[in-house]
Amino acid sequence: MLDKKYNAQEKEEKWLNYWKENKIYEFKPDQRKVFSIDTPPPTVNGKIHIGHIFSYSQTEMIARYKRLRGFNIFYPFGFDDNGLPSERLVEKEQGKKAHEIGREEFSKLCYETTDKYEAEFQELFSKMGVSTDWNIHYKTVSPSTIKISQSSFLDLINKGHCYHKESPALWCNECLTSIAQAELETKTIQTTFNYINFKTVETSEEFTIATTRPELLPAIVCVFVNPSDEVHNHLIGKTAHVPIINVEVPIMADEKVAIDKGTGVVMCCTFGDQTDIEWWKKYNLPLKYIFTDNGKIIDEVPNYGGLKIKEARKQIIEDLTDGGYVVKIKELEHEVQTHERCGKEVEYAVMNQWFIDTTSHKKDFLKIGEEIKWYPTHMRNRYDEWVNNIMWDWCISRQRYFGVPFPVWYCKTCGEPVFARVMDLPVNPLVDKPHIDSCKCGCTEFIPETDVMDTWATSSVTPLINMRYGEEENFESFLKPMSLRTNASEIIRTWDFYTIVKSFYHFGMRPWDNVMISGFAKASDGNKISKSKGNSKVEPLDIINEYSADVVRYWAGSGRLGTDINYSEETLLRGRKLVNKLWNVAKFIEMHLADYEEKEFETYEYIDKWILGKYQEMESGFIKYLDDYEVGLALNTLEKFFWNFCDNYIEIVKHRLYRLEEFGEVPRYSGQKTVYTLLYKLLQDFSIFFPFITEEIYQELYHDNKSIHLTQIDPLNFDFSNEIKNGDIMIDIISQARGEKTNNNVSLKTPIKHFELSVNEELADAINKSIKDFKATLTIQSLKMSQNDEVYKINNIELEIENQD
RNA sequence: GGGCGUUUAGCUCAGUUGGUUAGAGCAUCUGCCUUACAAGCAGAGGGUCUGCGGUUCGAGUCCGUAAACGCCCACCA
Repeated sequence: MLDKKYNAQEKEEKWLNYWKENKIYEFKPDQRKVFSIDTPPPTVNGKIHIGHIFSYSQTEMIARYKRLRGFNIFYPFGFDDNGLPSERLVEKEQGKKAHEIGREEFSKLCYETTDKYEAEFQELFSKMGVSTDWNIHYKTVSPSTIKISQSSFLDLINKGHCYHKESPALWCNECLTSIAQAELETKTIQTTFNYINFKTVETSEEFTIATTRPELLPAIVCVFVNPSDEVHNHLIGKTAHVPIINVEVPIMADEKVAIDKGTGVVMCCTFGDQTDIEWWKKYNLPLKYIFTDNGKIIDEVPNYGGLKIKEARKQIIEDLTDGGYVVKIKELEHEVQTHERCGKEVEYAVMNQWFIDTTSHKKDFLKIGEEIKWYPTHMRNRYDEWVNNIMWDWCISRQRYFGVPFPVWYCKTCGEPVFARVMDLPVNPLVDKPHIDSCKCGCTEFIPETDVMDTWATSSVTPLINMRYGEEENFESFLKPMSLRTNASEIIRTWDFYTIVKSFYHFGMRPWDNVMISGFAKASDGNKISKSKGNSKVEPLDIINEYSADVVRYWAGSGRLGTDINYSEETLLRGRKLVNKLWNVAKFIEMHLADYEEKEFETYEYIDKWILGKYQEMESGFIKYLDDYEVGLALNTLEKFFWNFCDNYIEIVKHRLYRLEEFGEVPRYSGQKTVYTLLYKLLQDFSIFFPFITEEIYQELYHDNKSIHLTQIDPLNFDFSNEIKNGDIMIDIISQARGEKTNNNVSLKTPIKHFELSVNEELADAINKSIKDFKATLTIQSLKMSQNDEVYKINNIELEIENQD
């Protein structure tokens, strides 16, 4: 017997244990077709917020749907614990910087900390009913994933897609590491536009350059004007004298100079921005690099050496002003590139870095983007746009401690890199020795690479991790490609793109068939949830405890795919209402199935045919939505049907179920069979969203399998279109009659003494076929029906109202 | 500045391929303890579908355009 009230806390725990003990979600290769899901390994950086719950739930629902459709679900969970986010977490917890702690000790702390948070993450995701097989979960710094990341690296080296080069790279002097273009975040800041007077050496003609970064004056290598700038183009070919610094640089022409920006004359420094780098490369300009790694001016620069960038800026403006070189200083609000992990402005540094070529195969990457089906389709535009606009190769080396080491040493004499052999992986060059004793040049000493790989360099190999790339026992046969990748739109340019890059280079093919992109969960104020804004006041655990995981999933599963949703108490309440209703209707149905036996049956009552037909109609839409990964729309459709089922069908059939003598055995059995069949199907459908309560009801009422989650959806195949049409009209009539009672302020059980109705022939037939149901539902004592051409018209309703004296 | 999306009831959102009177939930108001459910049931009020223009017999839906908001990117001289 189902309990009078459903206790979510207790039942959810019970079924979690049951699923675990009975290995309900275990993955084992068998004869079934595999549906594989490449789901984002969450960054283990402290806290999960409701945004995670949102997007992971939607993926999870797809896993459940596909399982119900008979697929063998390969759905491993991962944790992205390597790299800068983890390091920053540890630094924050320790209150110390990594270099103060020391490499070895720091790595140890990183492992311990990520382990701790991983356990918390796992518990929370479990609580949400994530149907993953935890036995095949992975983390991005374990020995086996390090091995795969390293062997991926070596494969790209062999194929010539990965190279080592001294080159300008984006540099964060807060995190003391190079970063990738994708890690940039734009921020608006207040600064000043400084107009500084220069002179030509040849004619001592004055001209003005406007700059936001006067501290780069010592790094100046050239001055540019636009050749079609009539005011300034006579300067081209002359030499500029740089104030204060007292150096002379050439004045050159380039079309990229915007005539209307600043004064139309630009100084080119190495490096202030990307254009500087382009010019530096294009015109083979000299390199004057004036910053240290941690954001100071190098000591070699007179007067300013040792100063921090901003101090130097202040100082140099003062000096320029004193020398009379400053024409004006204008307040300016402009946008700068910052490092997304720490928010600090980035600089450019010239050093040896490892790069993966992302710029010379754009066409191939676009072609793969075309081969993959994107859901919703417009998300592909974001991918295309990113690929088309990539300007840099992907810098994958990071001057950090915690991550996948490069399997590389360098010859001490000639600098030639020595790569580890695949058979020796995983290697840590700081500890392990290269497999050769001496370099070609004869030198026997090797210097280990100390850099580690960018975190995306590792997470971009999740399909490889999943397929156990390079292992003897692997899943390559059914994971090339994987069925589905899911993630939120913000990481299309990183995770999706990099995975495609790697898959193309390794296998020359797409990594997955389908990509499902979710939107964002936003705070209830409609803004993006972010720690810096502090607007994620809602803790996932709190709302699970308050509303149950099923109800939180309801919230997460609502809305259209790819569309942002707000955290909404209202939606949770609505979900709670729905779950509660499901429980109550199950109790009602259970009550009337005590004497039910499953047997062949054809002669359904009219109104039973109506609801079966309505279900079938809904079911085909439901399946279509889920096949398009539209979880929320599927839920919407299902919910709508369900309320109709409860409020209309159950209200009709209840009389037949209660009153055997009056209605007879066969009509009653028809009702029993209908509710038995439909509740089963409704439970299956709802199990995608509410895995817990549906299991509880299923186990109590049906129990023909170990779990509802191992059953299969078997779509109905009736032809009840006539019943659907006329049944709907009957519901309409019933609704109007109910309204009549309500408007007279009487209860719905108040009898209707006389009911006069004119209907067309078709509807008359329908009502006659369900006359007992119809009369019982409205408590009609006498019904008079006349034929008419219009569909129907209610001529008279006479209620039996007692005098209230 | 570019790309993509969003804009529908007071609030949160649905609305398949254009097709009668645009739908839910919450909130408001009015009834009803009805042999599953008062965390319920039955009703009512509430909308120039962001503005403008167009295609069409017919537009919330298609096209163009403007605005607001969101995400991503570019813009550091």
